[in-house]
Amino acid sequence: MESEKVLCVAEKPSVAKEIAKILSGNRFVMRNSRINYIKNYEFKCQLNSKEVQVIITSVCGHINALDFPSQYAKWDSCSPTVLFDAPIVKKTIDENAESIRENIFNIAHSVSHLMIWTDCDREGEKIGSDIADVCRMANSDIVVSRARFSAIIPLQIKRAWESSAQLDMNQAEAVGTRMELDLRIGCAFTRYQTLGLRQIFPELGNGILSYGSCQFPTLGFVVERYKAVENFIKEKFWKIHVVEERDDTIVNFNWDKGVLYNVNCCNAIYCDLIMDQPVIATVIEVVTKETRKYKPFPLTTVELQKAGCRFLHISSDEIMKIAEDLYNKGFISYPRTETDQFDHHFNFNDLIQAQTQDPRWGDFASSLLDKRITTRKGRHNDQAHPPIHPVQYATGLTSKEKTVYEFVVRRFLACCSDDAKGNETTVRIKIKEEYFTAKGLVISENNYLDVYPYDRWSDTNLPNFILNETFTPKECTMVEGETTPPEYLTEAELINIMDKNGIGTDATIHEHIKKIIDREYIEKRDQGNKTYLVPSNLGLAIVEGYDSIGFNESLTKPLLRAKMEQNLKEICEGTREKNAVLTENVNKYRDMFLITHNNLQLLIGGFAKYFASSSGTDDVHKVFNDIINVENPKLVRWCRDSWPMYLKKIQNNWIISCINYPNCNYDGFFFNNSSSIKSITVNNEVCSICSKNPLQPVYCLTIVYRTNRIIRGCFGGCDDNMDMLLSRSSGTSNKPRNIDADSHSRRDRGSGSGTRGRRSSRGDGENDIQGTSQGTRGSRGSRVSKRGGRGGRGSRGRGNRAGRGFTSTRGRGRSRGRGSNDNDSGVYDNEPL
DNA sequence: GCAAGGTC
Repeated sequence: MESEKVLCVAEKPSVAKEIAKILSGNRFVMRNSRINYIKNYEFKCQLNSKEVQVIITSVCGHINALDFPSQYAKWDSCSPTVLFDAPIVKKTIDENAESIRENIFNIAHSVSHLMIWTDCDREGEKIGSDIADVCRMANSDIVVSRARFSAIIPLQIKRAWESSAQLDMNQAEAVGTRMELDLRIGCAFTRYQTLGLRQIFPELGNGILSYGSCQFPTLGFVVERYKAVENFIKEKFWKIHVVEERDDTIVNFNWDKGVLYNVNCCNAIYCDLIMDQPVIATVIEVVTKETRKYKPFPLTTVELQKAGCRFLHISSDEIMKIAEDLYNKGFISYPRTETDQFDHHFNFNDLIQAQTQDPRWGDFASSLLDKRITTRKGRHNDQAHPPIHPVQYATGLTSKEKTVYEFVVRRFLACCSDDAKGNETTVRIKIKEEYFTAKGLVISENNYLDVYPYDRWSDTNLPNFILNETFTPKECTMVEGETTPPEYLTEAELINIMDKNGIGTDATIHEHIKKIIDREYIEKRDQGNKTYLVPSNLGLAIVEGYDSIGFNESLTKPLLRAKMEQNLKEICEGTREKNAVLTENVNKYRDMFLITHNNLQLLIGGFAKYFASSSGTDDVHKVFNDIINVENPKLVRWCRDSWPMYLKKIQNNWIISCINYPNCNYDGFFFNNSSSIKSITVNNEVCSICSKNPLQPVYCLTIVYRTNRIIRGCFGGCDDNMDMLLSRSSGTSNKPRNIDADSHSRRDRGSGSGTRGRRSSRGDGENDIQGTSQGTRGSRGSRVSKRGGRGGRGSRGRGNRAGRGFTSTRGRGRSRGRGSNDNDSGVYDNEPL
């Protein structure tokens, strides 16, 4: 009997390989897939005391992404407001992902068990659930389980193999929610501000003015610091400074009171001190204690990026590219990790041994061999990857690769070393009732500092002072000073702030910074030997413009994103449902969008400070009104030969499709702006506009917009009025095309399968369809039969449902809330989703 | 042409 087959799928090729090595004991057959970096590893292995055949492969991150259907692709195809409610389609990311998907799909046919080995985080759970979907499509009986591991080491992997559990669908749903919200909000605001502001301010050229829930707070941080510097008001202060010279060494004593901002107050104290000459200082305390400079924590991605900017003078974006190259060449471990603690079983010795051959740090590495290695333990563990460390000795590197590799090695060796140690002496003196302190440091053991030159710790000489001795200081002066402004933000600081505020992830922080540089929101400025980030005029205009609107929760501050993250966490914890979070957030951001539009003069005002406007106030409103009031129905396709049509509402969109071809998803009219539509009425009676063809069933459509504008048109009878209706949908000619029935049905078959599978589950509670039925059911039914349809049963079914589509939805709107099946509410199962 | 999140 053939043994059971298990398919294991990891999130990335490197993990698939490691797991294969561990579970097979390095005895596997490696087969290529169509993508050169995706391999399939095959071997036999015991699972629950039974021998099974194992195939381990991987995806390469996400395989699916969300997007709007193609009819929304053009930026002026609809109002940006529509994007808050528009349908969303799931698509494979690109051709590579398609091949990866095929690889899994093909294997899944012949296996009985799928084990998910994606990273054990939120994104991993989503990727895993997408993998499971692919496999279930190939093999509906496949048993799916989830391996959970906290490090890719034999103990963990073997335990995960023997005790796999279930996917956490809450986490997968949370990621799906994030994806949808980012898409809707990002695209809506980006289109709106780009299309509008570029028209008003020609200097902006053709660049994109993007909005993103991460990029805006990132810009906000840069602007905030910039303003703190620019608006800084210097303040004078005064202090008393005592200097002593002894054994050719100058000793500065700092006043315990620090500084005073009141000159009279400081002067009074000072006058009292120097009233009796000579000034006598008494040593009241001489303490020497051991101190240490702690060695660094194990290296995370964020720390690597910060160090790259600070010590290596390489941008975070570039340093990640270099780190990924080093990883792909097998020189360093996985560079995207949040973990700052090494596992108990981590094998330090072999890795240190590998570095002993280097002329720069080899001797230091040798000195660590055979020592008991202890490292500092940070508070982060992503349960997937160890801290970044060298995995083998590297040669043949480019100049920048060398720099980064050297940093990784030195950091690793520093972690394995001991803290630097020294003795710190504190001398405290008293003059009358005022106290002053001086400190000195003598380093006794450099330890990690010998291999880690990025940290500085130096001796400060302090000559001998004896307790209770008195002396007359060389100087005792009152010194005036003034406060100095903070410095502009450095990239390292920005990374730190983003990390602390939860903006982006370790793997994306550098992308957000690069994005706002590419968008010309911020720029780099060299000053001295440092590089700072400062906002451009465009960046300042955006932040000032949006901030002047005065939202309750600022678009340019991190709190908004943090709240969304909190909602996602609640989905993960099972305390909230995906749909509730989606609805709440979509409504919230839609409100913010509309507040922006209603306060346009404030947004424009922010820009007008920096850019010349080409438009007057009225023009500004017209430009933006034109952008969001795209009210006219949009023609997607019109299949004239497939009358009659039916009307349905999906999510927030009106669809008119042909009854004869229920799989005709896109052949019909698509009113993708229902947020501006108050009602749509279909009367299948003689059209009052044309009255041309009373013998044909004619469907008269009346669209009432929220602005009370009414458009009427008819179809099924008079092309003239249809043309009129359609030609208003855009500036171009939208003359309906004739499509013959045969080619039409072929296309239907092609498009049907790919667009099924998702049910609308969110009604909007409105009751917009006010259809009437006047003896049309029979005629529609007979038409369907005459046209062929799909036979008697099918035509009857469709006829009835079409009738409901037109006629029976009165009063049903509210029942189409979450959880209801669209088939029960007059909507076909051929959703365009 | 738009987001942010995976990864090569």
